[in-house]
Amino acid sequence: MVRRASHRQRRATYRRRARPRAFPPDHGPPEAGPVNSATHSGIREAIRDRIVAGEWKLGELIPGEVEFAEEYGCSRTTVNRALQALAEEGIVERKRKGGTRVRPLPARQAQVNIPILREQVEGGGQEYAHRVLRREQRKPPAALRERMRLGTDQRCAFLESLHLADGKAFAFERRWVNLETVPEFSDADLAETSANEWLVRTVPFSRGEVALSASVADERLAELFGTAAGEALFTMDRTTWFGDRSVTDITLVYKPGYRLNFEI
Amino acid sequence: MVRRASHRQRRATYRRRARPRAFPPDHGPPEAGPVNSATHSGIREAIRDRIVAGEWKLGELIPGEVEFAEEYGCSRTTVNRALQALAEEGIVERKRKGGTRVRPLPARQAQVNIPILREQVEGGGQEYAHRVLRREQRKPPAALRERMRLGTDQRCAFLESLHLADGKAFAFERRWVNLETVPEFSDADLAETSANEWLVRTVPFSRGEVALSASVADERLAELFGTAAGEALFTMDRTTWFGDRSVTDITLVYKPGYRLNFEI
DNA sequence: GAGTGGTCTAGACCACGGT
DNA sequence: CCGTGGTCTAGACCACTCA
Repeated sequence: MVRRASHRQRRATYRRRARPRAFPPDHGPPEAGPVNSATHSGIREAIRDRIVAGEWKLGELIPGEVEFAEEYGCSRTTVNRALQALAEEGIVERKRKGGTRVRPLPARQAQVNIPILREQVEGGGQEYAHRVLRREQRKPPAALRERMRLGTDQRCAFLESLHLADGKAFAFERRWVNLETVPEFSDADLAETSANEWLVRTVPFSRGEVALSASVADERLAELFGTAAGEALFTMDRTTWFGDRSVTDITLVYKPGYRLNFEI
Repeated sequence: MVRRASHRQRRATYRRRARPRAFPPDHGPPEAGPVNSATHSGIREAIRDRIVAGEWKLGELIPGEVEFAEEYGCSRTTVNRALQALAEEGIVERKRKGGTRVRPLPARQAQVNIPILREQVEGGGQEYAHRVLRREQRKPPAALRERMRLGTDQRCAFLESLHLADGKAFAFERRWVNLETVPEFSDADLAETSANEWLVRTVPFSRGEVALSASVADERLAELFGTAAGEALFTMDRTTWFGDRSVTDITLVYKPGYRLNFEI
């Protein structure tokens, strides 16, 4: 007998109103206490804990919104919100009529922050600086023309710069900027703000395609970083778009030993 | 005169009810049409588009929930939901009494999928296989004992395996498994399912700390991958936790030229 | 056809934080 | 103080999909 009183209709929502709304709503030590349990975030955590604890098997159906609403003494709306959040987290899968199931193979996805270099360096307590090594207008190579969807003969700004942490090389950057999308870039003063910061302020909210890889330090990079050639360097390639127009393409080579950390 | 009728009270919610609820709710070509605009997702996209189009400057205050509700002819609740979503996306910042602002420096964060290797390989249309090269119980080195918070003298399963795509080496894996957290692992049959899959099924919903880096191929790795030593290899280190107990620590070295792609 | 999730609404109360 | 976001609720209707 799994479903008690299964003949009860949808309107069963919000019976058993035993919840004591009496105690102080959200005060108390900021990082203690089981969070007021009648809120969507509280219910979300409660259900997540139950799933993690193994109360239901992988792929198994968990109770419906109405049932949870009764159990936690709240409205279906609130449970709905909690379960939707868990679905976004990748913990459960939901289907109309099909109900809500624990995800068969939990999604392994992570929020990765791609910090602006200045913040990354300063966040580590070091002083940030950058140096433009080269800046000119050039015809981009064919591969890049394709990747950035440029017309033939279209010129781009080409830029090489070095990002420094406490005066030492932190990352090397090679950048192309589509001057058709951002013509003002030609006159940008890159002494104070780096090209990246300039672009972020000028063309905010652009999309980007990112690729992470490993590359070998050639002579020049080795010299810039003050190591031997042949080191393995963590590398990030990024092409940025504003709408359907390319903005910039950048190759960022981090210093030897750099690691990108995040939680999953 | 920015705020028309500013004396109007909170209850102003839901005036100007001009919304035509008449047209077909959600049918039509799956990837066309401006989404029914009176839904929270529709409003969210509409507002996002306006922000992206530059209607408000970086850091500028955008209208409040009530105002948007009037404009879009929906309830404040719906606008609230849309704006909360935009805040999660990193597009806006919200503060009580402070109102909602366009984020001064847009957050550059991305959802990265860390696929299970099998899915990654099969997703590329290749045939997946794996081979266990070594499997034994060992005392882990001190650095690892600390990272996994192991007691002295605690033994772990140690595993080296190779993941193959169409018979060719795709990634090399070195793994430690905390047998105190997962004693059953000693008896796991790793012929069919890889250690990773076995663990994912047995200890789902574990947290993990991930670090991405670049490393140099030594003789052995070069031989496994069939290349020259000295190649740069994309490397992922991951320590996995179930509650406060470590589950496994893994170093995954991808074949030369591997790139991890995602969108931002 | 029927059950489950998806969503909206009007109204309400609260919490935070600038003035 | 008081305006703004944060959240909850009861009720309602719809859409999807499984049987």
